[in-house]
Amino acid sequence: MRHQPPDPEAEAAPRPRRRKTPITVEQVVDTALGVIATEGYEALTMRRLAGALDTGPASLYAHVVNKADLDELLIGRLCAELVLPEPDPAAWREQIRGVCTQIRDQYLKYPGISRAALAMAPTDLETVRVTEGMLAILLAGGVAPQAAAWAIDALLLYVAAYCLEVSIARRRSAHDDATWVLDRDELLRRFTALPAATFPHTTRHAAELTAGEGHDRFDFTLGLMIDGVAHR
Amino acid sequence: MRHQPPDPEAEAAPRPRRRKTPITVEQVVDTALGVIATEGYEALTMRRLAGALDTGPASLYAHVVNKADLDELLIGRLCAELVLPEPDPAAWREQIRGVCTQIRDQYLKYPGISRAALAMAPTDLETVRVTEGMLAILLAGGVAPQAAAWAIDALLLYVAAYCLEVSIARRRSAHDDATWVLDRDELLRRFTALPAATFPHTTRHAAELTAGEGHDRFDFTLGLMIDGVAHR
DNA sequence: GCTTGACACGAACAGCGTTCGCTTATAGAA
DNA sequence: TTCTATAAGCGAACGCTGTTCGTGTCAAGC
Repeated sequence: MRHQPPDPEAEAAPRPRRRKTPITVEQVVDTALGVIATEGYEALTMRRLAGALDTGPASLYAHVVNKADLDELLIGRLCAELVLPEPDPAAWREQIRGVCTQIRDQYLKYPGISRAALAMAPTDLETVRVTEGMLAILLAGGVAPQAAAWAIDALLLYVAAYCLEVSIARRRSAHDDATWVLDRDELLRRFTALPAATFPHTTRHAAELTAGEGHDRFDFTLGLMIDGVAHR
Repeated sequence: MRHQPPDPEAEAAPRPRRRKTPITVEQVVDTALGVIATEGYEALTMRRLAGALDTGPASLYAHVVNKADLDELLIGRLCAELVLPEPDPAAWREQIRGVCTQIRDQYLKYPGISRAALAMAPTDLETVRVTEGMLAILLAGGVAPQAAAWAIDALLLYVAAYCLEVSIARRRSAHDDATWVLDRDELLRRFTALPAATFPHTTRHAAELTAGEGHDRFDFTLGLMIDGVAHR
């Protein structure tokens, strides 16, 4: 069947066949980040993104080879926003902690995007800029090159995983999923309700297992790793 | 349109309408793990799993409420396989390391399944069994309850993220994706080829950044965290 | 004025998780 | 032994996903 004639009288022009200002990659990335910021990474589909740009999904593939490629561009943009301090040997711990906190806040600003970061190649230019900055801080602090390199890898991996977990938890609590353990109180209740005979430590230390306001757990783990690499 | 008559003469019976032995949840979980082990977690679709059980996708929903539910069952099964040692105060470091290594090997045996672990609630019964076992080891080792609780969280998160990264890397190198950085040599080449002016540390320590046979990076990070919690 | 080339995009494809409602084998009643 | 109620199995469909093909349309060069 042939597609129906345009019938210009009856309908308002559905859309100019050629838009005034062509779509750019920057526009695509910006719009994608906007969608993620308001609706989360899972809502970022090619159709949703195309709709936000007032076009069809096929148009995106002129600027982006893949969705994986789009993911790389998004992470690259995020990394570009990070400010890497000039290394100060006396304050290397606070500096490396600051960079990790920046990454954490960027990830959490765009919920779920850390999933893309975990699946990405470490070869992107903006990514190596971050690695370079962190490496400079650790080396200035007197950390051995090998330990510094591996510690950066571990830190980046942990931050991404932490943010993914937090994002998932927030999304589920926002969705008001009744079967999901929403708050700490509910989790605490479940732990204390366990049979004390088979789970003695879990029931006794349920408070500690569920403790942690805000990013206490994050700060603790960063301290663990940074102290560990300092004593090496 | 009515569905066509069975026509029992011309065709072999397409499938017994009621199978001799009903499908059980254990069967579903076992088959799913088999699919993951041979084809990876991404290949585990409801249709693929149903096909492996010689049925249609709808039949699975009699035994599993969701794909998320299936994921929980899979992780539960994995956790059930772990052997948790009797706590020995003198060897708590080796013991906690051993548990993490077990988890790592289980995850890597079923490539990509750690993705399901990252998205899961920590309320599953088998999961709390693991937490209980790890908590017992750390408390026996003299670690403070709060530090122990948070350290377990950090360790589990890191192990899952590490395995996810490794699984993705292996899958891409197996797919022979040409655009993917396959081996360390190629990565090393890219790092050294960077402009030394803007990336001085990365180019100089490219060897360290790309170093690590097998699970060296994993062992390093575990040492970081365990030493950190010991000195606390 | 005409041609050329690049970009935009509607429509379609294969595959995904999930649901509806029909079919059918068996257990228990008569 | 025959009949019926029940529950499990499952074919077909829905709405969604990423991706591709061929067509449509405008802007610039001659």
